[in-house]
Amino acid sequence: MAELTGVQKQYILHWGEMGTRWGINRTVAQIHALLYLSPEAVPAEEIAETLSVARSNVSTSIRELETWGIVRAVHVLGDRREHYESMKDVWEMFRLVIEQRKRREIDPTREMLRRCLADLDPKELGADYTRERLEAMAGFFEAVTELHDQMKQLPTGAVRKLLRMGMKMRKKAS
Amino acid sequence: MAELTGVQKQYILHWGEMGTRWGINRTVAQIHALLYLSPEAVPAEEIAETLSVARSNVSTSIRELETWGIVRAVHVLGDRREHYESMKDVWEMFRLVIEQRKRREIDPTREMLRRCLADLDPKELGADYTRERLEAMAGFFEAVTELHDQMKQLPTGAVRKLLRMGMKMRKKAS
DNA sequence: ATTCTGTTTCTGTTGTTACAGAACGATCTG
DNA sequence: CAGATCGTTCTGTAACAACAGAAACAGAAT
Repeated sequence: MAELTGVQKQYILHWGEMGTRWGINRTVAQIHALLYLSPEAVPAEEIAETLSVARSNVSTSIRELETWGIVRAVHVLGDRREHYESMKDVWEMFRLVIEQRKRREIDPTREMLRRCLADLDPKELGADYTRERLEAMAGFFEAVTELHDQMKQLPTGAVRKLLRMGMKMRKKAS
Repeated sequence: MAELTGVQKQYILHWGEMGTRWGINRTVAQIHALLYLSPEAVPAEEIAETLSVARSNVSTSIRELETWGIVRAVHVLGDRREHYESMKDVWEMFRLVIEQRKRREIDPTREMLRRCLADLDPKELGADYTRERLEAMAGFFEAVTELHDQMKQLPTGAVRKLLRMGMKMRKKAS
């Protein structure tokens, strides 16, 4: 993995680019791409060289990937250095990421909506309309949460199965 | 809507805050929150006053919301100013947003993966492994695309129904 | 103990984005 | 044809995030 092939380069650069759109730091995304494509775990030094970034940058980025739970350090016999490897199960990987993003991006809003509905004073001006809007929004967030909880518990294969089910439904409807 | 009630303030501030986490500009998100809660369309001036932001800022933010397709300008008889109103159907709103984000954040990656698989030279070192990884990733993106296409075509109610279906499946499995 | 190797934390720089205010342009009113 | 009213675009500034390089730290090996 020291030298990158054309395809690997293409993948890593694109992933880094997309990462920024997904709200993920470019270097973090690139490192993940590199590790994902690598058959063996890679030491920090080599990551830095291959991607031409500072080692400090690798260090903090790796830490972030570790907190997501999609990269971990492994040890190689006869080598003191830490080698890093990415999770290879794509579905599980995204499940992890989605679960954590939901915790940070959905749950707080759901709670806020509940709080708002509780705080809403029926006597204040336009309270009825406000309540209507808040309830519509809250309904959506509750549904998303439910959907997530279900998918979380299903094994990878079952999600695919559900997907096919939906496909049949659609065909019948048309 | 000139003066905000406590609950409205709470909702708008939170929405703005969350917006930043979702990769949406705070002001844009706040304006959307304001319009979503407002029973009538609101002129730019009033938006600027209510949120204490510059009119120029309102102008560009509104434009962005318009390109998303979740806010539009309406005209009020006897008033030269443009009044802006938000779409009120939450499900439709998110459908629009998701569709556009998919176009920008999923589709290009799907194409890149296909291109990589096409470009992959079987003779180059580790091509088998690379292919395996790329195909796993591509499979995921294809599945997501399919899921999206299906949901896109279902009416709002059907998505909820599908959700309940999943719930039953889960109960049976446990 | 001290040197060596690897990792993390700190610091300053650079690049990017958000935003206010000003300038400009267009449209309506009398 | 002024003058007023809205809306947009431009410009400079401030806040923030990403990052390289330096310094500090931790743990072997000698």
